[in-house]
Amino acid sequence: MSDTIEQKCISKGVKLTDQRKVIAKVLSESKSEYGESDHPDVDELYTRVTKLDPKISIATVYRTVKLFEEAGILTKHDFKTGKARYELNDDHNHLIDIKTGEIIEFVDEEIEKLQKKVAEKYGYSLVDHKLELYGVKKKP
Amino acid sequence: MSDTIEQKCISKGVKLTDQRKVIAKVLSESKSEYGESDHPDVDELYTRVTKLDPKISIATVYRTVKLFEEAGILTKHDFKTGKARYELNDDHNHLIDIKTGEIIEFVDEEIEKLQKKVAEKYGYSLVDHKLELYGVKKKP
DNA sequence: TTATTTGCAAACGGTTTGCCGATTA
DNA sequence: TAATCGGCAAACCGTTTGCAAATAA
Repeated sequence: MSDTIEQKCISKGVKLTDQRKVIAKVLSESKSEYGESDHPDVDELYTRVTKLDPKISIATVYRTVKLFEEAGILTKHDFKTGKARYELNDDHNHLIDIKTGEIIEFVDEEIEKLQKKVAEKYGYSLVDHKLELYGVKKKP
Repeated sequence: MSDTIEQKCISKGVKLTDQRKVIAKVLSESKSEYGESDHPDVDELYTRVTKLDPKISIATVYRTVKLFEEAGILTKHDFKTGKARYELNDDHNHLIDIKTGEIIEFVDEEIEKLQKKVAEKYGYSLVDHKLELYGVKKKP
C-alpha cells in the first residue's frame, strides 16, 4: 500500500520512462507543510516538472496524469474551479474554504458507514464516493 | 419556497424576457417519470428549448443558466462527465450508477448533521456541500 | 427612453490527438 | 527489435464574449 509510484507502475505494467519518473517524483513531493497533498493542477505540475527536466511537454504531463489515474495511482478532482487537480490516491474528503480556497482533508468513519448504508438501501454496492464541504471560517 | 422560476426572477430583479420564460418552462418540466430532475446539460436544454422557440441561441442558454445559478434558482453539477448539468435548486445528494449513468436522488438527515459537525470541528460554518456516491447495482 | 439582452460568430482555455522520430523492455 | 512513448502543433469541445440590433421596464 505504501509503495512508491514507481513500484506501482511496475506492478501495473506501466512503462517507466524518464519523463514519468520525473512526474512521479514531483507528485510524491506535492505535500503542503502539514503533510497533506496540495492538489496541483496540470499547469502547476508542468511548471514543477520542467524545473527538473525543461524538455518535458505539457502534453506528456496530461497523458501521464491520465495514465496514473487509470492505474489507480492518482485521483482527479474537479471542485468548482475549472481546472482538474490531482493528488495521490487516498481515502479522504475535502473541506474547502470558499473565501480563501484553502483545502482541508478529513475522514469521518461515521459518514463513510452511512454512505455505504444509503447505497445498500437503494440496492447498490458503493464503489466510490465524493464528499466536498464548502464553508467559511467562523469568528473565534 | 415553492415559487415558480418566474416569481423568483421577479423577486430577484431578473428581467423576464421571452427566451428566459421558455428556458424556465423547460427547466421546470425537466423531471423524470418519477418526479426527479433529469439533470440536463446545456446541449440537452438547448434542443428542448428550440422546440418551443427555434430562434433562441445556445449562447442565451449558457447565459441564462449562469444567471439562474447566480440567482440561486439552479444548481450546477459537474459529476464525472465533462459537461455541466443543471437542475432546480433542491437539497439532496446523488447516487450514480457507474454502469448505466442512472442518477438517484437522496437525502439523509444523519449525514447532513455529521457534515455540519465536521465543518464546526475545523472552525467552519457549512455553506454548501456536495455528496456523490458511485455504485453498481447488486444482484437481487 | 435607456439600460439590458440577444444572436451571431469569433475567441478562449483546458485537454486531446496525429504524426513521426526517440526510447523502453 | 517490436511496441510504446514523447514532442510538437494543430484540433477539439464546452463555454465565454464583443458587437450591433432588438427589447423589457
